Amino acid sequence: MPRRESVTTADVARAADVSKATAARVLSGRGSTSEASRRRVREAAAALGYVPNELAKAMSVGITNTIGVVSPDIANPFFAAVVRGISDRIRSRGIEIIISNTDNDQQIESRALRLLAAKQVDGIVLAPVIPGPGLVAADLSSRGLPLVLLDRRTEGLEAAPLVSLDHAATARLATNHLIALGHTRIAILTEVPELALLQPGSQGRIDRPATQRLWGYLSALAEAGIELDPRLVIGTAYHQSAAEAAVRASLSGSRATALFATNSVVTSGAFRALASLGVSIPKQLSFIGFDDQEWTTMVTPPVSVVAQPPLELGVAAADALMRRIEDPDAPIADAILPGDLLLRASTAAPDDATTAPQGALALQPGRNHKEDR
Amino acid sequence: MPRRESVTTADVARAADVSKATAARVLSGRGSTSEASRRRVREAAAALGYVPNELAKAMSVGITNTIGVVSPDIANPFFAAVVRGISDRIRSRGIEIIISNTDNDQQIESRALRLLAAKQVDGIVLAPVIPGPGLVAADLSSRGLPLVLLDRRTEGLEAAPLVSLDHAATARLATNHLIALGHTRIAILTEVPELALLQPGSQGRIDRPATQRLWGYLSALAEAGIELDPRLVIGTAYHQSAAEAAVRASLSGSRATALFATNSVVTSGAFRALASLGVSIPKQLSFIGFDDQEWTTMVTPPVSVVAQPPLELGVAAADALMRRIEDPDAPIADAILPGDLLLRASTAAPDDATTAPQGALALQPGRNHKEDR
DNA sequence: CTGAAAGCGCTAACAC
DNA sequence: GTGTTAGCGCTTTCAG
Repeated sequence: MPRRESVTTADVARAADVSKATAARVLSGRGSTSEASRRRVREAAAALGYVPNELAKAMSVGITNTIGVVSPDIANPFFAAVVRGISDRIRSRGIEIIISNTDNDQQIESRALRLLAAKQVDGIVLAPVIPGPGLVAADLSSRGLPLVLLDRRTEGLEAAPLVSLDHAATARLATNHLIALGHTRIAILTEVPELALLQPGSQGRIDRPATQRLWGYLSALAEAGIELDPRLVIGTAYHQSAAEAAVRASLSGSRATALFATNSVVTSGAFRALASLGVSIPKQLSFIGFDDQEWTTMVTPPVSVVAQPPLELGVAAADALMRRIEDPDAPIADAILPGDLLLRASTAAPDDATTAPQGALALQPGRNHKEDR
Repeated sequence: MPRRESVTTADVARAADVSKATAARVLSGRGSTSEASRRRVREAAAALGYVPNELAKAMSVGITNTIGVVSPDIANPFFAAVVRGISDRIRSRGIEIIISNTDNDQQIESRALRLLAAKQVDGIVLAPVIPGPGLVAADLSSRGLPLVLLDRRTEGLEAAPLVSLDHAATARLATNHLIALGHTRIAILTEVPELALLQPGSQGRIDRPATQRLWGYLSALAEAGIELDPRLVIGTAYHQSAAEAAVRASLSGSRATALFATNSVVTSGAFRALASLGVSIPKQLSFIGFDDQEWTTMVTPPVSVVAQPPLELGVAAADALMRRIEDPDAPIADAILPGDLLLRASTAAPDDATTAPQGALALQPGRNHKEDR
């Protein structure tokens, strides 16, 4: 029995002296009712403080007006903004969002998905844990649970549409910008473990965003006829401190004139490294990052970035999911959004003519790059 | 009728050749069952791919294992982190969160609360829209919906516990830090519209966080025997650009040696203003901000701040709500958490002896504070 | 230990 | 236009 006594359609019906059915009809707006009973039911409902029970409604109708959003971490600004975009898009329909964090843990993701399914959500937006495959997701999807993939694809979920940034094109955007400025020695900071992944879609596998971004960089270089120098590819784990260390360790020997950091976390780490190394940006080195984080506009110089529009991704994800819910048999259509190039002050033409001989970066480790303090 | 055909306890019961009741008993773990039927039911369930319907369970039990979190904006890092804290705390209990954004709009808040109530959430964590009172919230609360207030109190909701930062004490922390460094001319950037609110709790009203923070500042000055100079109280709207403009307009005439920005948004605006004015921090001016935003550690110099621990607030909110749900008659107990003082490099002793005569800030508007770019 | 049956609050035929 | 009735899937007495 319910813990809180609540007023039901039956109560309202009794008070309005009509049948449960009539009360339900005026309360739900469906079916036709007389002006008279409409008024009396409304009054009774107001007087009693009737609150409809959406659970009961969902039980009989089979629609909960609730969707699930499963992401690694809602506190991550990117996912928070995506959720915001989804939320904005579906608010008008009276749909609500249940969120779950997975911490990139396959187990937690599976549990979360099952729980959402048990709660009978109408659909799920899933940013899957990276080393897929998501068996539970595939299972639910194959049973008819509308599913939309966010940011990345996972093996076994080919039946779900993907809503994502065009990772490769966005990386190409950044790289081309540097190339257009005249850079040829462009370093990239990437979390792709091996450079062996140079062939896109190699081994029939689905590329992760990081791989796609690396590929975008490589293809931009190739198009420009710039030969790849493996020393310019700096690998790092997905951590600020790791990225910082990687940049400190690898940059000075690379003779790079520009650096492209390929996700928000390593962008922060790289900037920290450059600051502590005393690198003058963009004089000694042009720097372009990923994601429009607030700090990139607060520092000196403001950092140029390529950015994904998270709100728009959220909107697109909501639209894709709604389409899937309303017409499960429609062909699945991915939504791959272009990234933006936000030019600020951290990128400029290489300085080879003036200061550094041959455009190489000569670092003086340990020097602090600002005089104050 | 449900849109997706699903396997129910009845299906499992039939397959296991037991009654619905027995199947339900083993599936839910409640009641006693024989080892034999337990095994058969489990096998049948696994074979059929049984997924329990939490909706139906909720219908009969009256508990949805879902709570609502209503905040102005989930994309705001503070609220995102709070939600994360709540989520982490309740995950082990199998409880999920429905989020709603209000954009600080009373109407939207009301609708969201009603919808959550209709969805029969077990409780709600609410960061109420500032210019209360929340009539709907009060109504729901009085009807027995467990409610916890987050970050700020609202009139009419005295029956709900508050989980919040100790705004006054935290502002005092920041102010005392500056005082201890030797500052006496400490400017404050506040969104409190009128200085008439100097009396805490004046007119019996409930103070907003901004007011409490201002009060903390004032009381710290008073304790230290420093007389308040009204010109040091800089009012601003809750917007970066407004704060930036306010600082640019008011700071030079104030002869301040330190500036305390009392929320995250105006902290960003103030820093921008100081940077564009060419103020040397902390040489000409000590600066302390609010909230541990990432950019405060990326800029030069890193900015000292007082910060609220959002994850801990989330955990406290979750605990408070759970307590309320489990024992609605227990006395309501607020959880007021202390803030942290994070000392970085933007605060130092005033420089009056050396550079500026009488410790006054002499600005050179228009000059850029860094030489590069 | 197990089965039958009632009920949670609402919707949706189906009659009248 | 309105009332009656049968569910939605699960829990929970109440008998046996």
